[in-house]
Amino acid sequence: MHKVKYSIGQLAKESGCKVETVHYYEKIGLMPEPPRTEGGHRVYALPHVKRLTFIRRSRELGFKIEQIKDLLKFIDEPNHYCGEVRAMAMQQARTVQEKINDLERLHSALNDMVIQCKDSNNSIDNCPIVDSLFTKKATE
Amino acid sequence: MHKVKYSIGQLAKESGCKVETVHYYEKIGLMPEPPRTEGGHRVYALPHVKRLTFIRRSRELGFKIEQIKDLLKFIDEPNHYCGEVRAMAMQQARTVQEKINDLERLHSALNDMVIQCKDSNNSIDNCPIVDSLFTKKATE
DNA sequence: CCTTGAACCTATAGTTACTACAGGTTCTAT
DNA sequence: ATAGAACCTGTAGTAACTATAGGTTCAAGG
Repeated sequence: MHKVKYSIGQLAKESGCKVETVHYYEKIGLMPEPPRTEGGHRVYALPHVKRLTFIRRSRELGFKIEQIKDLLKFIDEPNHYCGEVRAMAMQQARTVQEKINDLERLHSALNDMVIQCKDSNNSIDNCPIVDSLFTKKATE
Repeated sequence: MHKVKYSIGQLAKESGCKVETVHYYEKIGLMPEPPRTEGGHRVYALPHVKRLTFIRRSRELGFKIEQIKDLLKFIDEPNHYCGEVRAMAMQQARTVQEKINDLERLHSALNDMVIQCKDSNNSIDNCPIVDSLFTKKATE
């Protein structure tokens, strides 16, 4: 199942990205410039597949490109320890938790609004949702 | 506390936006072109403050600009009923709930990784976080 | 060997919702 | 009258891609 050479299309498929995304990652220096065929087509190998998979998974976990660059630096350069990566993962977990909290506040605000607005045949002038959106948040 | 005329800076402050954002909203047709002074400075009134506050609050609730355009259409045009707005709020609540679910999955994935990685002095080659990021999600 | 069509190439523009200049004008307060 | 804050327009930049155009190369079938 593991090939030795991959076209860009195969690389993309294997790692779950689009071809354009690979081009983009190459342009911003996240993926290396691979060897080419005579005709100029990119030729990849297994390490490329792994690297791109790493990138895609990290993106799914909400890491920003710049953070991924840092993670890859740890991995590319020898003499690094797990602790640095662990710290980044913990920080990321905190960031995600904050986003969850924000969204939950938002979700209950929306639900409150919907509950307030029992009579859908109300004219728009009396709609409690519209009303509450015209109101400022904290200070007046 | 309620004035009759507002400069763009005052409008921005009252509604919690930046001046540049007001310019932007005018350019994309979310805010109307207001009257001007002799010298060309924009002059706003209370309805503008309310409208912009509505927009800012809706953005905070995660509505996209296009959705806000729809909401404002309901409000601007008479003969609309609360039901349309209510439906949009409910849909928005669902969307937000989905985002929360996604983030919670992500959060526990990150936490799992951190827990797996007990020994921070591990070399990077043995780091379980790095490992799991090199692994594909569902299918191999 | 030749052809055909899928896959590839580069470069550029578009997306979303702003933010940040630059370089000039107007307003306001002293 | 003048200083400087606030305003004006227009353009470019941000993040992380996606999409398009217009052309070239590759692989498979005849």
